Amino acid sequence: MLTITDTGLALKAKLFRGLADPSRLALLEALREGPQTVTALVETTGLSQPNVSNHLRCLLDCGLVQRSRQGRFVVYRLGDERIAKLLQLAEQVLADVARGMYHCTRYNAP
Amino acid sequence: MLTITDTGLALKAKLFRGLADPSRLALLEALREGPQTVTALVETTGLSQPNVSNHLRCLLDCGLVQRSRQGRFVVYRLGDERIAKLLQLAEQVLADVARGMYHCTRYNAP
DNA sequence: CTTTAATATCATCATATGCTGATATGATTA
DNA sequence: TAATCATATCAGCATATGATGATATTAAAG
Repeated sequence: MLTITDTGLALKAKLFRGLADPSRLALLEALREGPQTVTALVETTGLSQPNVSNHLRCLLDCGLVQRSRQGRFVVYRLGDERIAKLLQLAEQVLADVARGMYHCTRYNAP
Repeated sequence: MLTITDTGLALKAKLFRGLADPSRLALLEALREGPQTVTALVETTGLSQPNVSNHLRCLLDCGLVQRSRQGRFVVYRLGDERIAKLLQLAEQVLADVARGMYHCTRYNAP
């Protein structure tokens, strides 16, 4: 039998988990508009600066975002076009399952 | 400022979180092949029966799967065509970011 | 070279999760 | 109705997570 860790399901789960947090989604949605400075992301999302840096670090490690330096600023951008597509497709799915999602007591980020 | 909970990001996060577990992915991938009995899903995935039932319950609440009874069996199926699309798109993204995903120490399911 | 602005890291805490094992429910057949 | 098969639920545990506050790092400017 093919175990779960063998089949790449673990990787896929990781990918989804990267997207499975409201704060990270806020960052990614912001980056959908275009590359952004950390400071800009902090202002846009209302998250604390360490929190933003922390999430960006994870997203960077996972390849979901890229970064580059501009003067004393660091600019982040989406790592892959299809990340945006994933977010968009998720929106469409939500249009139908939103009610269920809303009432589901589980899968609430801590 | 638009807070995170206002913008539907929480719901989107929930949706992704539903997909963010290897066991649930195994179940959903299995259901991609067609409707399945709980027993069949247990055999296919190698997960324990309570574990499978537990995950299916959550997926059901969130509208990611549907169920119907057939005799003494309960048959589950995907709740929406686009769930399959999401999984497929995720695979394509992974083709590019898999290396990063693999080395990322975070986002490991407990 | 010193100061300051921008970002990154760290320890800590509270919380939600997924799994297991045991048990309960529900439906079918004898 | 009793026995059995299929599924669901529950309590308890171990673990990873996300946020915060304080601090470190890095780079530009004076």
